[in-house]
Amino acid sequence: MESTRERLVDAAAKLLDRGGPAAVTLREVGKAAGVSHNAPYRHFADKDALLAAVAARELARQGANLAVGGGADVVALLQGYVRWAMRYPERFRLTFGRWERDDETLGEAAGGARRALVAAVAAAQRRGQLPKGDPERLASLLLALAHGAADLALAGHLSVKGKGRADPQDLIADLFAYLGAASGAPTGA
Amino acid sequence: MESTRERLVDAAAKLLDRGGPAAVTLREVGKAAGVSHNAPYRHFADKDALLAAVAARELARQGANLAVGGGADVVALLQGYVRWAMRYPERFRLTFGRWERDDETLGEAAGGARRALVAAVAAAQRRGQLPKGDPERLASLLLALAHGAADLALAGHLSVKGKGRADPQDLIADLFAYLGAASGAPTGA
DNA sequence: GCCGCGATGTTGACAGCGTCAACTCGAACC
DNA sequence: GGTTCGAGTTGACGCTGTCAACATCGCGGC
Repeated sequence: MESTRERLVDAAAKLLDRGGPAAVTLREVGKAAGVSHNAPYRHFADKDALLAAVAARELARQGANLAVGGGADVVALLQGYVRWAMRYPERFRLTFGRWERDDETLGEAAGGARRALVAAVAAAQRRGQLPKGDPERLASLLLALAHGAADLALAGHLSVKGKGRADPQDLIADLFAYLGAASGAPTGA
Repeated sequence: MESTRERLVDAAAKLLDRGGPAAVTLREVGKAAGVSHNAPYRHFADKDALLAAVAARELARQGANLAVGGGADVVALLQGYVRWAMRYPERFRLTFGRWERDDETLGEAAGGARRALVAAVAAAQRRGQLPKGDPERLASLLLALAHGAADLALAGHLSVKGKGRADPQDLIADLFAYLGAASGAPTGA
């Protein structure tokens, strides 16, 4: 048995990423979930809370994927991240966009996903695939590159003239090649 | 003498980055520019076109900054990029967000900014501060990291628990340290 | 047995938004 | 001097998020 709340979150998520000009509106979400345009207010404080729930669910899934493939190559994890971003652009933007709301479950999901990524980075360091140093910080570096590459690619800022075009996946591979060549820890901290 | 069009673009840009809940609405833009809520339609096809003009102006300024400091350190350029993003978050999001519209001036501004960055990267390569390789691709890598770091920092995804928090500027410094080690040259910054 | 009550859902309304249509007005042009 | 046209205005439309009031249903206490 699926609760109405789950149906609402699901409908909102599906509505997010269909290309058309159809924005995510409470009325459409309600219709897709088989309820009226005001039913969401029985489960969420406002529209942002509903979207935060969608983001939290997506973040939790990301974290679960990371945890399952924890032993896998970090390159593969990051490339999966980018692939997901390119496939579901709006979901990606929502999940990693600004969430001013101090949503409890959202923060928890984000923490879990981050912890899994850091663990994978630390494992790769132990294997010698990544230079030594604070794994938290290195994870931030890798995530920032993957995130920036995906975001720029989605916005069309990576391949401006068709010339010098770089796939986000290529940038990740490049970075890992450089990191593999670098042996020591970063200067400073 | 300032044209109404310029006043509209200016008003929209200023409205973008004041923290309040005041979204950028055509009515407010018009009021701030001293015209009615419908005057923008005499200068722009729709709201998105007005925002595209704001983005183009911002992008042109970024390109001009890059061209002026063309001889400067690439690290300083990227850190300036991040600093600007942190100071004007909404302007940053608009400028480097998705522009589906094939705005002529927007594409031109983007191309100019990119060319300046690539030139700076190539200069740094000649100086031995960056590893050899396609400067376009290396510029994409650097820009992707700076962009991702800024975006994640703005969204609060970099410092999840206050622990292991990394400033976007730190991530840029880290990357350059790794790249310097990879190129075999002494780390500069 | 039934009464009350909280959770859930509905309808109807409201202000604000982007946008369109019709009108006004002044300057420029032949 | 009449006309044409760009720039600006007012007013309206449909859509949106949100609020208030009403309806329904299940369940525990008396």
